[in-house]
Amino acid sequence: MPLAKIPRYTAIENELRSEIASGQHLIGKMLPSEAELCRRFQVSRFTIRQALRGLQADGIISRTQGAGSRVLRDTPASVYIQNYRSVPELTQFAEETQLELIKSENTILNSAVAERIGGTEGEVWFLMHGVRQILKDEPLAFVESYVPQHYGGLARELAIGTGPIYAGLANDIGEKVTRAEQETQALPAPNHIGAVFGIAEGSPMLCILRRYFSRSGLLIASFNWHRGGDGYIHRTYIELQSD
Amino acid sequence: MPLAKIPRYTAIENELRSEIASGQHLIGKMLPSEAELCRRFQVSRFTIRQALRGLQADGIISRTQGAGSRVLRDTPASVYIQNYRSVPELTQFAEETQLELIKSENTILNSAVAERIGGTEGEVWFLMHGVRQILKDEPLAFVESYVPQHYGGLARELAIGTGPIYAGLANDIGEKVTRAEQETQALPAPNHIGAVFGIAEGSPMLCILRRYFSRSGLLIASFNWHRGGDGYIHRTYIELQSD
DNA sequence: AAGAATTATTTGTCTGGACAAATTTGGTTA
DNA sequence: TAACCAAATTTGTCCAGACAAATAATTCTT
Repeated sequence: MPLAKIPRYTAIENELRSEIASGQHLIGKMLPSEAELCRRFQVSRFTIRQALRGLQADGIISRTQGAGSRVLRDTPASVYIQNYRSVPELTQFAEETQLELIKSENTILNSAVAERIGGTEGEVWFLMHGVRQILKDEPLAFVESYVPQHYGGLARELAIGTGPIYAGLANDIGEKVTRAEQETQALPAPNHIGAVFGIAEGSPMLCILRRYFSRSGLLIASFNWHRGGDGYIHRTYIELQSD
Repeated sequence: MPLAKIPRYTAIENELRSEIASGQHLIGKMLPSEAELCRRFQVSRFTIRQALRGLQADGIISRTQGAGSRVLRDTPASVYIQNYRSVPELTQFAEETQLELIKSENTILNSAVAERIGGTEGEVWFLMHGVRQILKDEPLAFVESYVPQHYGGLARELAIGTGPIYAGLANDIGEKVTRAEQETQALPAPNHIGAVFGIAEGSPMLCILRRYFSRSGLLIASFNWHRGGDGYIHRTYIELQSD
């Protein structure tokens, strides 16, 4: 008693998955063209395209008109999905907060910061210190933002204005934010930051580093320092897709 | 100077989106059939199917062979997507770590804990203390897990065994984990936990509370205590979908 | 040797068609 | 009136074909 018949395109999709997972088609390399795959599997172009569509939907390949299909990864991209509806939801800053710029300067990266933000030790970057507030004198976050030096003037203007800096930077170069990275750790309050929050140097603080990227690369990296304890809790909700 | 020409199927997809968002096709009701849409828009069935495929990918409709297309929601399901490949990636515990159970007991919830885990002050819950380790005597996390009392015995068995507790609990009631919630904060090290890590009481620690739910409700809530500073950094990567 | 133009290749958009599989609807029978 | 069966309807699978748009490769010109 054979199993239910699966569609031809699913069988082909599975075979290509297998070949990719086993290293027959390396990450970064091109798959055979649609025409070649039609010849290999003796099926119509529609069937091949349906199989490739499945791989594309899983983030395993990208397809470019005129170029072909490139392997992006060797396993499906996700099992669990976390949904964000907006940038403020992502950063957990309500739109009613505002950033007050305290100081900005060019700075030479030390090795610790360079490693965290993706620059190189000794490079000159533009550094902005500010306080994000809900109400006047009610600090939500102390923010240290690093941008590549050539974005310095623009970033400073954006910091003074309204709207997120990274969106303004991306917009200026005609691109969109495509990727965000977030690193969370507990740190002792540095004296200059503890003073802003009225807490003792060395008290536990939550420090969240966020890096925003567009196609061209890093736009901005910001260290966000928050109160410890119940003074700031970073919340995340994850709906799990059925696989 | 007109904008770039958009594909016919995209225009139709957008028009159907509009109609759904404006209430012309109500949630739960059926869309017109493919054949009707072909007649209405004077395009081939391929073009209609491509448009419906886009709505389906956004979770706006479902399509059933023999029945038709049903409206599931009136707006796209998400703008930003964060992907996790596996449970260990979600929790950032490699599968090679193991949980060593130290102590388990029934406990009466105080108001602070009750509020955090979703119980009621005065309720009896089952509490397990353990250390998650990479290598023997190399603690990654100190874990305090609360489960509803009726799961107590099973949870204890699962804690001793391999595999995540919440998955075992869900499996036992014939359900799957459908939702996870995570709350991250910086806290001073309690004495009994600082001792496990060899750090002073009051030192900054990262505390991540995770709650796992199935359709029946809360399965388990665990406080995970990690080293502060560079001793533990919680990393999150977010690919932003184009909207 | 470098840059521009042309050609070849590849995927994207779209048509028309056919048969299969699943669901819904309508008619008949007990 | 309920159950069963057949017919109609709808989406799923798959074919062949054509032209457009984008990219890569090759050729030509300076």
